[in-house]
Amino acid sequence: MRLYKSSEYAIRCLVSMARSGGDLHSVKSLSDNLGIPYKFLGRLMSLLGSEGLVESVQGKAGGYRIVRPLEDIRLAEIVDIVEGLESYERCILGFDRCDEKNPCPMHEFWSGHKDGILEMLHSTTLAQLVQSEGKKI
Amino acid sequence: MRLYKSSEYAIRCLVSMARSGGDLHSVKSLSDNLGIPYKFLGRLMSLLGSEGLVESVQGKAGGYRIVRPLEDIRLAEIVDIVEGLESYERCILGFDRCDEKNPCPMHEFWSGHKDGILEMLHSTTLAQLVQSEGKKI
DNA sequence: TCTATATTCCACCCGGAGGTAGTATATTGC
DNA sequence: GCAATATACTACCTCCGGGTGGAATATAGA
Repeated sequence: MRLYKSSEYAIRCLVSMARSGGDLHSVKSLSDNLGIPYKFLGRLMSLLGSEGLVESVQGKAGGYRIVRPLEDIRLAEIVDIVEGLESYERCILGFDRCDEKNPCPMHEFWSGHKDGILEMLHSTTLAQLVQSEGKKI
Repeated sequence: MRLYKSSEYAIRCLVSMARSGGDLHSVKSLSDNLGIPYKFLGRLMSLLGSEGLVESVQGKAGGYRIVRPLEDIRLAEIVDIVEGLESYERCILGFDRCDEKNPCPMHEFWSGHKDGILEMLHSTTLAQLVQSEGKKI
C-alpha cells in the first residue's frame, strides 16, 4: 500500500525542479539536494524524458527541464509512467471483474477508498503540489 | 498500492472457513477450493496459527479452525500479521515525521485517504466480511 | 500395528524493485 | 583542440515476495 520508490523520487524531483524556478537541473544537483542515489535517478529522469514529461540537454551545463505547464501534469500521469496504475485500479483481493454486480467480500469496504485515491491522482496537478504548504522535499 | 498476495490469501481463507461454517478445514481443501498454491498456503496458515488467529489439529482428519469470535478479528490484525501495517501508516513520499505541522507536498492530498483506509482496516471485522454481499471467494 | 492423511520444517528457485559501476557520447568554455 | 561536465546505455548485484519440492512428524481409523 505504497508508491514505488521510483514514483516518490519522480514526484519529489519534479516538485523540486518546479519550485526552484530556474531552467536546467542536472541529475547531480538533484541527487545531492534530495538525497536520491545518483545513478538510479539518472535512469529515472531518462525515462521521464523519453515520456515527454521533461526535456534533456546534454553536455556541460546541461540537465533536465520541465517542458509542459505545471497545471497540465497530473499525479496519475507521473505514477503511470513510473510504475503503472494497474495496482490502483484492481480489486483489493485480486479478482477479475469485481464490481457492484459481482463483488468480492471486501468490495463494499474498499471501493470507496479506491475510487477516492484514483480521483485524487487524476485531479491533482504538479502546480498544486508546488503551491502546497508542504515544505519537505 | 495493493495488499500482498499473502494478505489476499489470508483474508479469502478466513472468510471461506467462516462461511462454510463447519469445523476443521485442511490446507488441501482450502487450496483446491480457492485456487491458492498448496505449499504456499500451508506456510501461511502455519503463521496464522502461530499468531493465534487459527488453531491447528495435526494428523488424519486434521486441519485448521478459527478459534476467536468473528466479531473480534479485524482486517488490521490479519494484515499486520501477514505483511505489517507500516506501509499503511507511513508518509506517501517516504518522509519521517510527516504531519500537519511539517507536511510533505502530498500530505494535504493524501492524508485523508490514508486515515480512511486505516480506519476501515481497524473497524472492519471478519464477521462483516462473512455477512457481506460479496459472493466471490 | 499399519496406512493414509494431515501439519511442520527445511532448502531451494524465480522475477522484479532498488541500487551500483563503468563506459560511451554530447557539448560548453577555456 | 582539449578538458570538464553533462546525459545515455549496458551490465551487474542484492533483497524480498511468491512459489515449489521433499522429508519429518503427528494421528485417526481400519
